[in-house]
Amino acid sequence: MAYWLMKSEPDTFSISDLERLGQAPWDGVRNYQARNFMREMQPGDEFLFYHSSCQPPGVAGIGRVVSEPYPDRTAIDPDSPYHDPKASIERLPWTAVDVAFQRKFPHLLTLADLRSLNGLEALALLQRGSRLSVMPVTTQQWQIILAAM
DNA sequence: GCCAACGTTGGC
DNA sequence: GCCAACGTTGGC
Repeated sequence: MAYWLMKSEPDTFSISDLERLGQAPWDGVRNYQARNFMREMQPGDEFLFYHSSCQPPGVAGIGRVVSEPYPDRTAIDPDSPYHDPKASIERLPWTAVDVAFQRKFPHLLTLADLRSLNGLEALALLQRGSRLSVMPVTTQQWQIILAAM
């Protein structure tokens, strides 16, 4: 089983939305590096649900991958905000997974909190200029983060 | 294949 | 709203 971190803007889709729905597709990823990580995901993997572009940004809880990676059909939906004009039924370049709610943290573990922890220096999230929205988290990093809650 | 221009991300 | 950093596009 692997660990991940996935970013979402809470105005668009938050940990509370996932809690309410129980399960939802994680789609709309339009970055090749992030997509390639999604293609490595397997059912049972867990991820840190990170709220971005909000005040303050931070990890809001934990979700679980519950499907194999599959083609993201929002790419061929002209009404979707994630529509990709270069995608077609024959050629679906993007990947989604289904995710389930696991738990919400009692309080947000903020980006500032994460920066203050030792042992997370290699986490892509904390790299200067990093914009990656899906990234792997090592077992060690995972344990450090959960221990800080 | 290079690289300038442009668009996006996301913290602040 | 600003802007640094990065990814993508497209002319050459």
